[in-house]
Amino acid sequence: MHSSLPQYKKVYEILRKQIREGVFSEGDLLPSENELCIIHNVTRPTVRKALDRLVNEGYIKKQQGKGSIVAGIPKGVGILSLSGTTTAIGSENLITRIIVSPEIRQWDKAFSFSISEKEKEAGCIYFERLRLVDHKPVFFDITMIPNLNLPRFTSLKFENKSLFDILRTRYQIEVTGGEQKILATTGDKKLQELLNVDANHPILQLDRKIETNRIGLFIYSQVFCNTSE
Amino acid sequence: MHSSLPQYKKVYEILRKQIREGVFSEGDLLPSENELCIIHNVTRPTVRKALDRLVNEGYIKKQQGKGSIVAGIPKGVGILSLSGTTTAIGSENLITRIIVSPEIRQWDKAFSFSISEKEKEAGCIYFERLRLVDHKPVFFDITMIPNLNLPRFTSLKFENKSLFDILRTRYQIEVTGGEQKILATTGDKKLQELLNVDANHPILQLDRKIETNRIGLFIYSQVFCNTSE
DNA sequence: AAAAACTACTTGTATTTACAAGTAGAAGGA
DNA sequence: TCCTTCTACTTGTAAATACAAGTAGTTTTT
Repeated sequence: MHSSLPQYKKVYEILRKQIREGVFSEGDLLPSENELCIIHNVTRPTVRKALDRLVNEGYIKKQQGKGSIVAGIPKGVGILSLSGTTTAIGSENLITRIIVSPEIRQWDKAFSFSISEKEKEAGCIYFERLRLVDHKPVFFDITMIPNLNLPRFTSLKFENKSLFDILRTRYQIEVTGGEQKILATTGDKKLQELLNVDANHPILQLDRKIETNRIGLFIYSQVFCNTSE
Repeated sequence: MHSSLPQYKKVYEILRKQIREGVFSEGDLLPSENELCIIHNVTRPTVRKALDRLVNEGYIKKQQGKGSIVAGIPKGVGILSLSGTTTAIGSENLITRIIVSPEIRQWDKAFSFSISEKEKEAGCIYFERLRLVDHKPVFFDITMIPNLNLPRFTSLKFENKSLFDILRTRYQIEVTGGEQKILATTGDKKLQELLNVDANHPILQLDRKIETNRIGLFIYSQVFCNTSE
């Protein structure tokens, strides 16, 4: 018993980190499955399970007879990806400004979604962030998470980390699905000021209810986006 | 050798079809993995591989100790899902009208994406569709596919089927990733007439380059969407 | 020199076996 | 009655093994 984390997840986390940190870069061939077995001291099905996940998330492509080819850090699906926005653009030009720090609040609705009694009782971790690309405001998002067994969450700092990275590595919470509504609005005065746009400028609005591997735990997120780039 | 399709894919297709046709409906428990082994005459890892895929696509949820719970027909991610638009809304209120039937064309660009020499030489299968929800025009899409080893494609009918369903079942072509750009426009006169909107009404535009398991085969798609619902 | 065959790799599919861990209901004891 | 334990299920993880199929370079043959 090395730790409580299953071996295939450990291998996955290591490879993912290596790709993200540039140990392997786009176009490189990963070590073969048999080599990875030796490196991490596991069997091929275990390695393959880790690789399956990397394929699903877009980190690698596999080609029979050739090997596992690094595809880079997934970002193609853009801001609409369920994997989070910080990951999506690349951290060079992205600055995150916290408008409202994480705090516990009462709530009784989550944007256009209704919440359960249990979620209502637990209270809500609430925060607002503004994202600047090339020093221009582009995204504004409001996030609400029911305060269900997330110790010390409000004291975490995550200006430059993806919320979902923290949830995955610290709490083993992973996104399993969700629903989202997309619409075009003009926004209210506060929003127009934050995004620095005219009163009748169209703004993209995204309401998301994100499902996790913890049964009953949903993350509610509302994103406003100025798409004039 | 029953056919060339691997067993786990056969099991996947059967279960997927059963869920989509209502043999199992939302909230139902699927037969246990061991029962599915007996039913389909395969071993548990094979069944699990099929189930893994159904989980990934959102058809089922699994819960240790309990079983595989049917989640329904995935539609939550909405029109932005890479799985296609026909699948996304539910076929009751959706009507598809073919504006331009599939035909072979020359091309040298795919919206904002550049194409390779091989794609250029192969020519382009081109078609335009208008989607009506509750008899009101909501989506207009242009699709371009390089004519690479897709026999009899232009003679296929797919008014009410998802393009991606046809590609998967008939050509074993599956979506493995892609990139998309989203922006807000007002559209040209033709588009305004098709979607029945005013000249300055904001329209959502989506340019997509969709990657498949056939190396070098990309599907190019441009979707316009009137989001005032 | 060019084509064919071989070989040594790669990933893909499938089986078998074993045990761990979570769930739910039944059986038993306080 | 209520709580605990047991039991029979479920899915989760992991190994060992085998062969199929695709790729790429080398060798052999033509």
